[in-house]
Amino acid sequence: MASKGKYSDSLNLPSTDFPMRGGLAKREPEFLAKWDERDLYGEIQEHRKDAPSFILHDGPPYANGNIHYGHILNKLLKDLVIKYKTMAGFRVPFVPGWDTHGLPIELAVDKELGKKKREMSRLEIRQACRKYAEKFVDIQRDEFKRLGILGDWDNPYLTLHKSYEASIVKALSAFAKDGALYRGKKPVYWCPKDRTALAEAEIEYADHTSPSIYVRFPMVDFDPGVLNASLSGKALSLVIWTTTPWTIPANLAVVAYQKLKYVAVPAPGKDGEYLLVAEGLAEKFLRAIGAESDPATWIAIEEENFLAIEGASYKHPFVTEKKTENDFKVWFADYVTLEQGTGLVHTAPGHGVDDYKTGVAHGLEVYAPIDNAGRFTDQVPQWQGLKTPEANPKIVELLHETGFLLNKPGESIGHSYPHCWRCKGPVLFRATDQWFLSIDHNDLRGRALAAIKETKWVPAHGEGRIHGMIEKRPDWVLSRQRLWGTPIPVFYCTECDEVHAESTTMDFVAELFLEKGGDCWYDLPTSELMPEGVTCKCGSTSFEPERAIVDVWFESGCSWLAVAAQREELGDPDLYLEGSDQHRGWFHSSLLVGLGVANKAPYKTVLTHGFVLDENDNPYSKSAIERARKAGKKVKYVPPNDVINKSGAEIFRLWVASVEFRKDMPYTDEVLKGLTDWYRKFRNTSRFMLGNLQGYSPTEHPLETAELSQLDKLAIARLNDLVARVLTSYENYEFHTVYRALVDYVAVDLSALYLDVVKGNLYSDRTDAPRRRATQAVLFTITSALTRIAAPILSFTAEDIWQYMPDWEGKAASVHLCDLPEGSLMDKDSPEMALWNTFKQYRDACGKSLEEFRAQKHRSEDACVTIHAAKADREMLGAHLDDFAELIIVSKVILGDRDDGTIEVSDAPGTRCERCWRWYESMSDNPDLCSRCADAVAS
RNA sequence: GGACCUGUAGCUCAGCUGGUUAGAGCACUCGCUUGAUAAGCGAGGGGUCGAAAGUUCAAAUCUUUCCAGGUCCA
Repeated sequence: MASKGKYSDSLNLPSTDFPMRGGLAKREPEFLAKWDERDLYGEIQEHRKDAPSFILHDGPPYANGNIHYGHILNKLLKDLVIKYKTMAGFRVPFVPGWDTHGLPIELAVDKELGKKKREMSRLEIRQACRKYAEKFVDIQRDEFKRLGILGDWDNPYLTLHKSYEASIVKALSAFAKDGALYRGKKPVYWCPKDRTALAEAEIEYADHTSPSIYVRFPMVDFDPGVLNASLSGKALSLVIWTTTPWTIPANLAVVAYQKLKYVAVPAPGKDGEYLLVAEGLAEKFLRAIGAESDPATWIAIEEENFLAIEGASYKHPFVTEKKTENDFKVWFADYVTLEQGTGLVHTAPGHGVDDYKTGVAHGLEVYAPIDNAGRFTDQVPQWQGLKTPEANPKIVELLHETGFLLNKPGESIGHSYPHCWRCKGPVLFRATDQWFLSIDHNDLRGRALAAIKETKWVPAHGEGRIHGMIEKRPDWVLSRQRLWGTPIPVFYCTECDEVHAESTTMDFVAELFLEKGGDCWYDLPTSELMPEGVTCKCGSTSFEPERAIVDVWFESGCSWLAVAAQREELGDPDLYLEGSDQHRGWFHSSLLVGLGVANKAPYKTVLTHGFVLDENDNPYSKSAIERARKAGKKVKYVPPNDVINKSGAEIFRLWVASVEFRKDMPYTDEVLKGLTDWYRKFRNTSRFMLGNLQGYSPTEHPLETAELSQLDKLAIARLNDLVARVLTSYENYEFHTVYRALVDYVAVDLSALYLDVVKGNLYSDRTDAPRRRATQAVLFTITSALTRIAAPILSFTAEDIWQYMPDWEGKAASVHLCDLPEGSLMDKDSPEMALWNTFKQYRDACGKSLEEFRAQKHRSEDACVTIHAAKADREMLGAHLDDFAELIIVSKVILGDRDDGTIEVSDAPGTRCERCWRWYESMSDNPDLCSRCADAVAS
């Protein structure tokens, strides 16, 4: 320990119990416990009960697993908004929600149950799913609360709640009433392993190897001479290419595009036969089948002649029976491209979207002879029971043996192929009976596009993104052939199979669900699921309930409705705030439900954030990490709880506030290190201010009556400027700008400048000297304002500081009950600003000279600085020489007689005061002490 | 493969509608202090603004192409 100064004990050195170290891992739970005990959230709501409301509607995370960084980012951003808006004077209730139905939970429960599941009833399985979901709701709730997020955690919304299920049914009822709900057979993504239809959002693309086959379809009852005279009397075959041989049995058409150029190339090894392909793909095709390419032998087909091929027939390689008169003919469609294949597209209306459209256009059957498990049905007897991958080689072999295959059997191609998001297996495209929501009925699409325009999207390009998706999306496949979800409330007549999907019946079901929950669908006799007296037009009164459940995206899209049904005042949300992937997901589904039920978007503003990336720009999520591991990359994943248990949750709050969330957000050890460093700086600077507020009372010595020095006034002006800038940034959801402003302010304005300058007098002045009290008033004002504007971000630390601030009449019990301070930007043309700029300029100029001075083992107090100030500055500086001396912490400043801007540093004249270490030309009666210090020691 | 977004010092960010040698804080190095001390102050080094081409008297800022990463889609 260095030797103590002779008068050290007589100084007003900073003193506070506010700990230097946060000890956050240990102390945060203590704050949480206190908040919980006093019901801080409830108290805040009560405090703001008459204030204008601001509704941030929570998007429900899926109740599965522990929370990860994406959840943390999202919920903390919400908490920042909520805390800011609350302190800005709004009533901001927050009802968190969870998505609790759906396949991931059902599959996880399947796994847990194992064989036991076979002996269980539907109801029992659903109860197991519910238990599973509730378990994770509890886990995630605790994890979210641990982050310091204030909300109505005791009353969240869950999609499995009875009232929520009732809301879903009501939404369906609204669509049914509108006429947008229909049952149809359409190709949908189908997972043969999970035996369910999949939404587009449930599809992942991954590399996959598929067979690659070129197949010739000989034309029949068609004279190729009409295409080109030199083809007259020749045999002509269409050539198609596909990677799904198993769809060949379902082939019903071949599609060409009349605007492409086609050629007939001689069939290799078959005299007199020509093969029809697009000219632009001919060479590639010939190479693919191992044939010579000699364009000289090709016969070009004129566009106008080509038109004659529409409706011409071909012979299917092995199917002889026609289902309709139009089977096995050539049609035109504009989706044919020259990207790959042959320019002639094999078309199976039951196995592709484009194919389906063509089928509808020409009255073809939506034929898909594949069952739920992906096996051929008895409609294809020769391969019945075979799964599609098993059937593929057999079909290829048959085509080869019968001379229809043009390339070698066994050839394959690697490409990107849709896979199931849950089981990761490849999916099929398969037509099944499903419930659909029509996107164009009553112009739902157009109304949605208009609502998108009405909504504010932040960042702005989000608008284009969701617009594009709505503009192009097909009808919504609402049904899922699973158990864990909300039943689709429709019935079938057991006699004539007629569908009963009236909104009146649905409303009855909604009431039923409200009382008993969706479980009753699997429990009650059908007669009790319907209003009395429903009779089918065939006269029957016997019905079967639909067994499919609703797509979970539709469920979560109803969240605003479900919450409003419970708490009416939350029915008109201002803001949705989620990851940018939700343009396709929740923003999208909520919008459509909103239009269907209330004919408007459920939100006014939609704010989106990017994704968390690690140091290699890989997504920092558990699933991405798993994927990277499988790909053989070295990655580490530190679970959030490990970080919290070691360093506390405040570091996450700081992280979320510090990075630009509209972009992707970097999360690395280095970032964390930087945040920790700044956290210490903030904490320590606050601690220093608290220490210097010892003995200060804001009521006894308010700022308003204090004798402020020039520097004090500047400090207040700078504070007001900071507050004004920070409030604007908060209002624009630019939290990283808030963070940056705070960092700069604390590091520069406070620590390096004002506090460093002012501490000498704080220590040395008499405890109750007016100058010292004035500075304390400034420090108090700064601490109070800084703590409040930091509170939305540093919720724990701000509360910590708040508790250590001096007491006063009316001090709020928690910083989170406070209002934000008011700010005002510094007027760039004001005299204060001019002085500030001049001071800064000359302070910088003195820095170098003072450093040299100090390098000779001196303190800057030992210096006298002579400034040969420029003419323009002489008057202003001259009037504030003492203030400037304080600013650069020297004992004396002299205005030199030159005006060349140079600085001279010399030893300060006079005697050094042993107590305050400054130099004076006259001392008090005590030769050790200056008069100020003598006074202070005496009192 | 397509659409959209992003790419400025080691890190996080400023750089508006193009205009002097590209900024800040942190980190780093060096020095001071030991009366904010597991703290504080000062000084310094550090960027061909992802790459290339173009428009212009002038480009980090406009255009095009390319590269890398992300999101969504096929």
